[in-house]
Amino acid sequence: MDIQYASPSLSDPPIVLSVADSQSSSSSAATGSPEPSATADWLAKLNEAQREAVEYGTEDVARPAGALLVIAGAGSGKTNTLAHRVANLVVKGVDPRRILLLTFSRRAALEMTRRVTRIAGAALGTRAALAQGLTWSGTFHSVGARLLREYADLIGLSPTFTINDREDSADLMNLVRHELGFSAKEKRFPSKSACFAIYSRVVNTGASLADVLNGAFPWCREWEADLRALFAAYVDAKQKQSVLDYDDLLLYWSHMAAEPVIAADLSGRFDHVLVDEYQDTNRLQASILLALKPDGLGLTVVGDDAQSIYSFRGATVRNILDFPTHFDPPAKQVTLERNYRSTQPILEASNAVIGLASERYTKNLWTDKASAQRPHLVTVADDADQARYIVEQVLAAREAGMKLKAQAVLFRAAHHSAALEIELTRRNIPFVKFGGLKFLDSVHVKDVLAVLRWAENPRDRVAGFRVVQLLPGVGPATAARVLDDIASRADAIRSGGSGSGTPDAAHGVSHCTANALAAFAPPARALEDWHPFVALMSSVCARQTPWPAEFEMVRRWYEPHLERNHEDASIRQADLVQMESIAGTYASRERFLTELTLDPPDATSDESGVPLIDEDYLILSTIHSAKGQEWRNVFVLNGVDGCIPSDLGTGSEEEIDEERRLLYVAMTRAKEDLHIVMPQRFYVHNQTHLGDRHVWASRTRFIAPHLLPLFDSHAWPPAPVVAAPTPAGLAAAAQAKIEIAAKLRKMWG
DNA sequence: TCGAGGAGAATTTTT
DNA sequence: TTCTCCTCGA
Repeated sequence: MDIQYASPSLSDPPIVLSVADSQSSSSSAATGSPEPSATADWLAKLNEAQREAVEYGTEDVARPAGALLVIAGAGSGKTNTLAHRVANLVVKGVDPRRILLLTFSRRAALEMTRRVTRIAGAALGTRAALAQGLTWSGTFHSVGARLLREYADLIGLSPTFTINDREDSADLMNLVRHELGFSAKEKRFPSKSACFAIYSRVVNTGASLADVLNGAFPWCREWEADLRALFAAYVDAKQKQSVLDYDDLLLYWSHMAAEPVIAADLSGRFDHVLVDEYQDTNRLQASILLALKPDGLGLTVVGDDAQSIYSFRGATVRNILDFPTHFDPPAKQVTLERNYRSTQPILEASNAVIGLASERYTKNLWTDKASAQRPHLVTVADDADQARYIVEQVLAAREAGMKLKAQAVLFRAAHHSAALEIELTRRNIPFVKFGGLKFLDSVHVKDVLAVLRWAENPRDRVAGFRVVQLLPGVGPATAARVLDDIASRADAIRSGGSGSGTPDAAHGVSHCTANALAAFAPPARALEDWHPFVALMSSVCARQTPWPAEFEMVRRWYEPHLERNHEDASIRQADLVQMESIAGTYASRERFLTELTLDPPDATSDESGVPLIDEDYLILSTIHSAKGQEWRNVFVLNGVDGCIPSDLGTGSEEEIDEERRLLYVAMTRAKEDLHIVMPQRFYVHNQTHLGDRHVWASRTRFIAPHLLPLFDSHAWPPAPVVAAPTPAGLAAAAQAKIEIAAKLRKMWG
């Protein structure tokens, strides 16, 4: 499942895959024919707009045409269209390795590669060469990481840089915060994650610190000067340690692309750049694209302004709305309005919901899939009933022949599904949850990864700090001394050696780790564990053990520490064993660490275990993670004010509109049946010191009263049906009453 | 200098 | 409830 990497040379030999070759080997009637009728059958299934998007500017692929913007409504065959376009380019003779395909997640990248391979394979009558051809397909972040490693030497970056995920970045921020003495202020300084969130937002939106504080973090305004100092020190620390955070992958890329010398080489590598989900890119990402293709030649972006749901990450709808005018002449625009996914009633309700947005959208989806079933708007008493309703409906649908996998439950926040998960477990219904906590976030996984990260990049202070403190008797103070020792030795080498940042220097620094650890006098309590630790680190730093085996070695070393520190060691142990099998699928330690940070596995493994791939299971997903997916039967949890829109996201008009789009995205995932469930009573945790309490919730404001006719409203469980009494029944009842009265008297008589 | 234990805060979505 | 931070005892 790993992305196959071509050798990092800038001059790959051209791939052998000419149209003439493959067509002469097949018996296609259109062989070599230049007429329009040569438009192959494989495009025949597309509708007119899709076809326009696929064929635009591909008459002469040697001279790519100007920028193309495809506005693709929900369910309009967006992925399919993009895949056809890529396939079409390849069929027309573009070297697939010179196509850069940026998708939103690696899941999407895999799906795209799969489809392109199939479509182009069918068109060409061969699939062999193609499977490995589309090498530059991935998320902005993962492609950025690859490019930065290739150009590292040119831009003064160590090629062995490691990537911090959000937690690690927050930890580093915390270290810096302590060093600056901000933790000891009289009034409490913003928490480490708040600091990091502010920093990240500034980077991604390109706005000023003051604006970000005012707009999104008003309660931190008083700390502006301190935050500025903190961020400066944070950036400094990252550079000293050769670590990059997520934002750096984009930031370095964007700066790199702005350097004329590198820019020429960089944009020369790709004839065509295609971007999926363009509505969810931020300013920084847009600037990268413009730097890659300043004139827009060969640039295609696809997106839907109505599905922009990532503004919290700095994404801005303006990117897609303003795209055409960045170029001269303006970008060609194609709009896909025909929906192939949902039934007419579902689409009508969804259109009505999005139609209430304050900003007008550019398209109206239509379908010819008629159905008599309107979306259900279901009122239930509380969380528990909501879970029972869903279980009942899911099972009923499955009885009727709909697989569990064809059904999904969507929710705003990961914890909304807690009650449902309990009910599903109780009823023995397998499910897989997407979104929310990644299993990389658990302590034990992070511990093991920290050992590997530290070995990969000895300057990574966060990793080292964490690893050394695993030993009993070693706390922050000792850990800091150890790391300072290592750093001073490394500095000595660096100042004596050639330049920093070369692999040789990095290798030298690895030696320092082992030497410094060996020379360090550990505190008495750590004495016993120190030697095995030094042995492990020097082996790992020197790469004495080949890759997947190295993971096992680290895991075995970690075992006793795991048992000492955690009650539930055996469950955590199982996670690590599972991790080890994942590790085996990566070619090297560096690939493993990078890919894992950029695209961590989704499923959390608790005692119940992850269902096997071929088993049938129900999908649980946050709405964000459901992007681009579809199911026959969709349940939306907590369709009430406070959840959608979230209480936290109702500050400004824009935020409310984003929540509205979120509901729209959720609704348009449904192909046949849609249930929006509204618990009336809502338990609120941790709000007051008095413990749990509940509030009465009302229907989400996005389904305004005048939209109700588009839905099928009912309550669950249904009120018990009282049979109309018949004369005979009444007579019997009268008889019974008398008998009861007699019985009651008799009790005491 | 560690590390256990207690007090108090906590805002949701993801690369 | 859970996590994080701080204090205090060893």
